[in-house]
Amino acid sequence: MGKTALGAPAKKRTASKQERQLQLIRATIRSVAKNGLADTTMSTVAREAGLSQGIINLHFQSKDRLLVETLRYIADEYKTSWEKALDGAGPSPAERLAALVEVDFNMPVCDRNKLAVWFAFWGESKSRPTYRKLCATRDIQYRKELGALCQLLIEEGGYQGLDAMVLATGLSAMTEGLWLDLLISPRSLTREQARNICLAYLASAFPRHFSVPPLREMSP
Amino acid sequence: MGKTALGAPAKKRTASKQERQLQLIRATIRSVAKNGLADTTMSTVAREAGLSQGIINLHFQSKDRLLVETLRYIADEYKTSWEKALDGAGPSPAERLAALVEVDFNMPVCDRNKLAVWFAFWGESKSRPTYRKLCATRDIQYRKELGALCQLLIEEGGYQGLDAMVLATGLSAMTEGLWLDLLISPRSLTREQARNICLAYLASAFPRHFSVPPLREMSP
Amino acid sequence: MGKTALGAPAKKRTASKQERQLQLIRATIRSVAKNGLADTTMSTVAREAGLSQGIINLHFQSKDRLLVETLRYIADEYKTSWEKALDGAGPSPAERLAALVEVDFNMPVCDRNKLAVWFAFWGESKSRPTYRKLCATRDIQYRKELGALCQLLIEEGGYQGLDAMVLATGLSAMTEGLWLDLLISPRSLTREQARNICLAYLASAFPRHFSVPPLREMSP
Amino acid sequence: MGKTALGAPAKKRTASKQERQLQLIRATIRSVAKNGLADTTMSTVAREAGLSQGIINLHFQSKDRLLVETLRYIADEYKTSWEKALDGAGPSPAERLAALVEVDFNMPVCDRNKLAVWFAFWGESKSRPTYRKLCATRDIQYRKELGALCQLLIEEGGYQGLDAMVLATGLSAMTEGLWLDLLISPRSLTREQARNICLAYLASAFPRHFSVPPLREMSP
DNA sequence: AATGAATGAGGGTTCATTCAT
DNA sequence: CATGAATGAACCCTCATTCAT
Repeated sequence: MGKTALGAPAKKRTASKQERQLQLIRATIRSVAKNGLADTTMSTVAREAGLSQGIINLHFQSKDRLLVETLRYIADEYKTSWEKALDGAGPSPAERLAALVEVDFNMPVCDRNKLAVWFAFWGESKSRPTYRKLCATRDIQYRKELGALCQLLIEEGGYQGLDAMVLATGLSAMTEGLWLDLLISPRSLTREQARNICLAYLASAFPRHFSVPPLREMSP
Repeated sequence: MGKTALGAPAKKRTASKQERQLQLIRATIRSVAKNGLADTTMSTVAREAGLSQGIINLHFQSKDRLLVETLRYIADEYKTSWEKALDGAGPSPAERLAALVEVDFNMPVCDRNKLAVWFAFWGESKSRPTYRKLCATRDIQYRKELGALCQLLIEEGGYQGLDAMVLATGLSAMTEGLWLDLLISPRSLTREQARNICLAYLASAFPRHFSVPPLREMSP
Repeated sequence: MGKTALGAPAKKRTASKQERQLQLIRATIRSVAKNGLADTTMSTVAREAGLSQGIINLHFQSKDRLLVETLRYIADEYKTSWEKALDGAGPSPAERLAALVEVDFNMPVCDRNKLAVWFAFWGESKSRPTYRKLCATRDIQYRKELGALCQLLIEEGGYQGLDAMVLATGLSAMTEGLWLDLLISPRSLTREQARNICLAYLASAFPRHFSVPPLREMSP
Repeated sequence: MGKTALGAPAKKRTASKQERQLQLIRATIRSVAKNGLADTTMSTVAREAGLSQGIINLHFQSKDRLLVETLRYIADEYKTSWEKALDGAGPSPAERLAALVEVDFNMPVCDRNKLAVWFAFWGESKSRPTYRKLCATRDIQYRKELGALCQLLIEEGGYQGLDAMVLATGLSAMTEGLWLDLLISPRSLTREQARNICLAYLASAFPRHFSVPPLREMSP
């Protein structure tokens, strides 16, 4: 239809409201990752999106709402990602646990830009109730799921002396801590290594269901 | 004039200067915890310190340097804390490991204000090489110590199939993740519980050296 | 298509255009009265008219022209009102003077929304020659008419020591001042009382032609 | 002392808070008179004062407060002016009334810049309760004083059929209307003529206490 | 050493205007 | 004709920094 297969779709001057908002949220993620939250201005976001100054207030009313919607976006994406992973995983608790770990260290979740955004919001969350609530909700929902699976596994495997919530909290915490390493020391840790560290944790807790992953050498 | 030539006054002046700087760094920590890094201004810090506007530029030249010095301060304090803990701990690797865990979940390290500061800087670290370097250095030094102790323990205890750096990285990551929980969901996790989660991890990895801590019920 | 070639449609279009403009001018009056000139935007006017953003530039090219046309509209309406009143009044100067006073304190002239618009433009008139000219013209035309009638009355009644233009200027000024009171202290003055104050003035100047109106109590 | 008699005092870099505020209020009056309220910005005021952008927020917190304080300033000045005039006037009601009229048409009250400011605020007063209240208060206090003097004069002079508040309201309204003429048609009316129009009004109401002033020709 | 008034660059936001639909 | 998404200049305001005191 007058369009070659190669041509990128001509940038439409008028996009649907949803598309524009998504475009701006993605630009925000890039800007926060590149410049930090402190140096993310309406200007940097608009420039990143290739649009004009006023556009953000047109679609989000205020900078604050843009940031909240951005946080909400990656939180939703996170939840959707692991829900979908569970849908595609086998029925056994071990398989399902492994699937969750897999999600945490693969795209689109474990994207360095998005990790930067998470830490940016965590960094402000103590003083911003809105951020804190959104962050806490994601954490709690995920850990609840982890906890339920650990509980099933403990019962199924007859593991003694293990507490499901302790394991779930520990695993979720370890994941977040590894994200931090991926963020600030990307050279010394790959996503695969990070995943294996989590799997090693599961192997030590559930030796009959998880085996120690093949460990490539880690930089000292 | 009116002052003897002896060293005392000069020394006092110097001391006073250092005290002032410390006073300002502490005020910065409180302000970042209370208002977030984004809303921490020269004004909020000066007010928190009970001093006047211009004082910070007088002592730190710029806002940026104040923030860097603040980060350096808590990083130094962190390192000093665990070094002192090691000095006071017994000689066995297990005791020494336990001492490090203890440090991470007690004052002055595990102060909610300071955790807020850590996350504030981590949040900006991707876009600020200076922050990133300071943060990474603390992390690496600590993990190296953890790794060495794990290695000793593995050798001493004849543990098979364990990788010291994997354990060290996992433990350090778990600690940081638990700090996040203490920061954004202080109601659902106490410092004691957090510490026990780490100890449970060590118990699962080194069952002959660590026992599962008495677990109080965790809120679901 | 489906339309004959006759002039009707064209004429209808033109009529529709004028109606639109009138609709927008009326919306402007309401918006200026409600929000003030400073807070009257293209948006508030369009919303008040129940139409879309771009409509005003379509019909008036610019905001400035809309405002000028609005001022012209109420100035024209004012002039038309008193001319019609004179047409309907008796032949004697006194009757005609009374008719003019009547117009000033009745609808559609003495509408609180329109008074607000007058004062809004007077407020900007010093710095806006266009406004000032339109305002001055209305004032001068009206005062000239008043002056002529006073002159006739002075001659007819043999009043000594009276100056027609002094009386006319005073009466017209008093009217404008009373409008201000109606605008900012509507509780303490009714339109009827305001009119009577003017009539009392005429009675004191022309005692043989005007009698003191029945004065209802005024709030102190 | 080291300063010649001609030299303007060197502009002090640091002025007392009160002086700076007064300087800014005066600059605001000039700007409103010159540019109108709509085109009076922080910039125009700062430039008019010969100071920098940020100075206004430093001293008044917001533009709105600057405007309110400006209105309050001219309202206070107005009140102070007529109170002082009464202090200096003779004891008879007629003398005192004349003194009030005199104030209204002389400096510093009847300054064209200040008239412009009054009309600017009157123009916004319908939609701004704060402005309206300040404006109404000035009006009411003044009219109350006028009313009391008229009442004394009516009693003293045995005038029949006159209502003090009607006269006072009329006189005050006439004054405000004449101010409008001075504002928008300064060529066709001098302050002296305006004053005489008011005196003529008083003469027609109180013929035994006021005489018709010598009327210079008025432009038609 | 310490203060705090003053500066001015740059932030978020509003809004008159344009233009593809 | 009419719409409303998009633009960008200009607004008010904040705040790191400077400097006379």
